[in-house]
Amino acid sequence: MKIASWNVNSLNVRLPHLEQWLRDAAPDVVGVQETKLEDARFPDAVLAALGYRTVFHGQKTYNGVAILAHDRMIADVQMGIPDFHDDQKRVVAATVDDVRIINLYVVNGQDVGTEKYAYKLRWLEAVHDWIARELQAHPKLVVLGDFNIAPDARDVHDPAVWNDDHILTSTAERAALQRLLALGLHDAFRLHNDEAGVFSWWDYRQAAFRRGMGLRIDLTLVSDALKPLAVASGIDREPRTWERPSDHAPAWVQLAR
DNA sequence: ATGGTCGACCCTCGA
Repeated sequence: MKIASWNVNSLNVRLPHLEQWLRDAAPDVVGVQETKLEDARFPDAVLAALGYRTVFHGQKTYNGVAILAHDRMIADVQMGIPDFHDDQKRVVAATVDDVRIINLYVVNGQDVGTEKYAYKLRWLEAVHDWIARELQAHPKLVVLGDFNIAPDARDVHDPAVWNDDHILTSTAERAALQRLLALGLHDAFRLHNDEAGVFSWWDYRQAAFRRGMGLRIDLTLVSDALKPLAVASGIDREPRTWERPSDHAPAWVQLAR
């Protein structure tokens, strides 16, 4: 079972890329972020033609998330974080076969010290408390998404810039990610790969992709129960080379079954 | 050089 996460930065623009990548990579489950589409405009029929069932939780202009599952039923769908009021559509969870999938579009946070940064930390705290409960109910859990946090210095192109005081790498953000992992989750990429400089996001500005100036902020986390089944993982850079690309590349984990 | 490029939308904001 191949499970992936991709921030498409507008599904309206990127639907052809998603279709192409689904054909190329043949993932079984995909969590998509930044669809930027109201639910009425979600292209579920196009994805159904490729064999994918979908659930989606979207809004106009900003945010928006979805889960795609190839040839599999999607059950027990949860939109948003329970008991956490949020007008921003950033979370969808569902059960596919016997695996619970939580798809997150984590708050960006703009800059350390801003109101958006405070919202990011509050939001991560609510996610933490919810996932603690989800793990009790669903030991076979995958948490994936655009985390907008680079876990450590290997995950940034320039650690002097992306330091303890910088957005996406600040001490409090990384601590929030570590608290999530401490619940019994594992960064699947790091189960199979310890090298530095493998990234999932490159800014559109400064020709960052061509110059290798990226960050690894798109993660797939597997629970203790699934860790022994995680046989491979990676980041597929190729869609970032296509014409008019998303600024993110898909990250994936393969579960043996 | 406090920018750069996108996407959505209406002119500027969010990333």
